[in-house]
Amino acid sequence: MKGKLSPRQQGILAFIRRFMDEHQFPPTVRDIQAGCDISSTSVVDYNLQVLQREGNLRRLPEVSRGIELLDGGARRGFVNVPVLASIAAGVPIPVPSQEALDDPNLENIELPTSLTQGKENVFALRVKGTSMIDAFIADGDLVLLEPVVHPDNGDMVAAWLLDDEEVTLKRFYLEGDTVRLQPANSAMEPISVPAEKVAVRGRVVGVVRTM
Amino acid sequence: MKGKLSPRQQGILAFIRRFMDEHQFPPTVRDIQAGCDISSTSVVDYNLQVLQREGNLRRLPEVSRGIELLDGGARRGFVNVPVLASIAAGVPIPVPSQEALDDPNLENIELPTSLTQGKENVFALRVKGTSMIDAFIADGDLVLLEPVVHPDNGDMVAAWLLDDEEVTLKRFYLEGDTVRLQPANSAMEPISVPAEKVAVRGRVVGVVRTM
DNA sequence: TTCTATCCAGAACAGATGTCCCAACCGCAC
DNA sequence: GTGCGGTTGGGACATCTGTTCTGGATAGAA
Repeated sequence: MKGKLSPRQQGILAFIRRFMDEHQFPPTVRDIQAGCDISSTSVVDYNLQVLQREGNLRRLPEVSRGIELLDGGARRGFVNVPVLASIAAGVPIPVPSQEALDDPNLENIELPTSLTQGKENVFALRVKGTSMIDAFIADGDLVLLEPVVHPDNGDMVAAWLLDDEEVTLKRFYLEGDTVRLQPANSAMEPISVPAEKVAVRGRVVGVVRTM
Repeated sequence: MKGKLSPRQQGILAFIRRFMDEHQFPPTVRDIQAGCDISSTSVVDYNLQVLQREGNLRRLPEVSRGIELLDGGARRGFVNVPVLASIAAGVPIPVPSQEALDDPNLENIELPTSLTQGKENVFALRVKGTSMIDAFIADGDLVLLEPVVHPDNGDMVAAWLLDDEEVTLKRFYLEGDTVRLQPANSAMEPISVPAEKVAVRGRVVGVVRTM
């Protein structure tokens, strides 16, 4: 699906984006023709077919302006955040893979970049249960994570404890060969684990709760 | 510019919104005709002219699907949420007024309607201090509130305690002449206050935290 | 060379689509 | 009643627009 695009195809795609940014609707075939200096509508039609085959857009037949961009549909200033799964004690966090991201059943939520601080590839997990209460995270909350395997000290991370088969959200401190996981709630005791027994899956960049 | 709209005009506006939520482009005159059970395209045309005159949308002449919605420049599926002020113990919550909303210095954050559940006039307050810890709300969190003065029992509300000159986020229960404010954290004791000593300013619809 | 796949050019067709015209209807003031 | 502004119905027209057809150009493989 990721065949490379000809310059003309890239130009068409760029023009569609520009056009939709300016208007609230996609261009017609002839808009594209004029905007990209193409001599015939059939050329536009042909390249749109290619772009559709390559998965860059979707066309609705017989419908004027029936073009829908598929590159995440991401408008400027927004990112599409996939809600990969739920986390609960005893269930490992899945690694975001391309197949998983293409799953059409995947819940998706569009968030302004202000909430993700411009981070790339942010994904979300829905919290089940009350095991994260010590981090002010309640049942049903959505945790936004940035994929990070080697966090810095002091980062709030989602960590998979291999021995306990448990996932927790804690502050991460690497001290020699052991990892200290410090709850956000100072009333609770930190956990110290050998470094090889901890698999960090992501750094927490935000929490969203709706009621 | 705020003449009242006929039911048909409201229906057309709602249909356009629904259509643009579903597709990435506006409907044609005939789409509207079918979607709103209108017998003639001329009626659609007429009402679109009215909607344009009233400032609800803009039409591009001679352009198919040349309809642009003008509701506040907000893209479909998103709302502009003003961050009115910070809340902390001892500081009253301001009432969102028109002048306040027009303040150019106002911080604004664009959120998807999925986070506000389509509620209107949602505003946000930034939490200072740790007085809301019992509701899993930490220092620096953004609380999304829907303006409500008379909440239902069980709602999580922002309440201004007149005697204590204090603001808290608690679950609201009206029991006769007194109001019971139940912390979200069951380990903490509820507060009971005479109803006239409590001023509810809003119902909590969401919490957002960035780190 | 020949064949094939890709891409382009020009033109035309059929259906989609915005617009306009005219008549009719309705509520309301006079 | 009459008149009038707002609204609706029905239809037609000109244009817009997606699609298709024919032909050709180019490049690489057989």
